[in-house]
Amino acid sequence: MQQVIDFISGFIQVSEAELHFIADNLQYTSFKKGEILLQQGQIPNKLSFVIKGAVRGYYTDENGMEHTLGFAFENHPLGAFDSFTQQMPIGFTGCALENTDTIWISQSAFYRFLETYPRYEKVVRTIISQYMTLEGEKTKLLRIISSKERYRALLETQPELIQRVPLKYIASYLGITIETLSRIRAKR
Amino acid sequence: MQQVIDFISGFIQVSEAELHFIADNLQYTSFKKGEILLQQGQIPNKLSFVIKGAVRGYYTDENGMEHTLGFAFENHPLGAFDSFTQQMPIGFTGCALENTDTIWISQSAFYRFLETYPRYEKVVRTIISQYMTLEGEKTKLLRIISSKERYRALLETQPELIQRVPLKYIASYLGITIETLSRIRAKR
DNA sequence: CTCATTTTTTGACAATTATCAAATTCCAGA
DNA sequence: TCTGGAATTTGATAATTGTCAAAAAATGAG
Repeated sequence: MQQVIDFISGFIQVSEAELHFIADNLQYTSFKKGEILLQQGQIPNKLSFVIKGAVRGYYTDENGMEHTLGFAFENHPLGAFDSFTQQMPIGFTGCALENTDTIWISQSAFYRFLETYPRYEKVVRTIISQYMTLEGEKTKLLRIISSKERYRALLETQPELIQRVPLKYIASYLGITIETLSRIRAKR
Repeated sequence: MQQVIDFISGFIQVSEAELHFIADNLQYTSFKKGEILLQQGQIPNKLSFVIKGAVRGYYTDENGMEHTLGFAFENHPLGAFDSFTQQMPIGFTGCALENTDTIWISQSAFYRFLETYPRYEKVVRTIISQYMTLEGEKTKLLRIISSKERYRALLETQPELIQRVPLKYIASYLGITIETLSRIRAKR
């Protein structure tokens, strides 16, 4: 709860009434490692926030291959803003990499909140924009031709990933094979 | 002008008053092929809409290499929603591929409009979300390992690109060399 | 702590792709 | 219509990366 408030406070000064509303409408769910938090193809009905743990987002293509799209750690919302806003099927599955605790608000409560406190529209727009910027950074990363350079760029921008995420998912995230990643890492 | 209204009408029923406001605050700028519409690093002060022509978005990396990030054709807004909202430097340069006409609204007018007609907050959120979904599709495309498959996927999802955009930019967009693209195309 | 399972590494080889060079085709402006 | 520069293609070669197989290391459940 405090973590959610801290997150929002980074964008706007939260009033007592707003605090109350939020407190009254948050729910808590805990997931064990390996459990699914979000299923590709489902239409989202809540907005989640990771308070502890780590989640991997991936999508399964026509050939049944999994492609890792990203990760969410504590103090970050759990993606899918676009599907949430548009009420469209989520484009990825979220799976807990570790035991993970989340806090969430139902879609109806979320929109009630926005209607009651419209000044948060701008906050939401800003948050979505920030995640859009991140998404843009990802496509820039993927356009780096050499695998070695891609890995180096990831090390520079998100060193914490390598500590916390199994290498096979890092490889998948970078769009290379596990073996290639292993060899890149072996050379110093 | 009509094109902008049509675009917005896809999201919401536009009232007379709103129409008036929009008409009073739109400006027109025309660009010759090769001219820069948007410069990487600048902070955006307007929101543009392409009414005719085509624009290529690219960023220049530390080594001075250009990487094509996307294209905007007629009846589409000219990206950078994230930078616009956050007032941060734009992450790419927009260059006219053809003679291009744009219509735009200044940032101040845009925010005045949103304050006057707050029901458009939801529209803006939806539009941003849609472009976020597109950005997500791009990263999915780029994670396809084989160049051949990447090209095939592009052909399927955006065949119009190949008709209208010089191949060297398509190659850059797909993250492969011009020669490789040429050879992929040569084989049927 | 032990054992089974998963993850990561390593090796050999094949396929893909980048690089460099040159030829050819295309296109815009004179 | 002609022409020079840009875009695309083609060729030869080297480097990178994927694939398959197996070994080694790490992890977790009991």
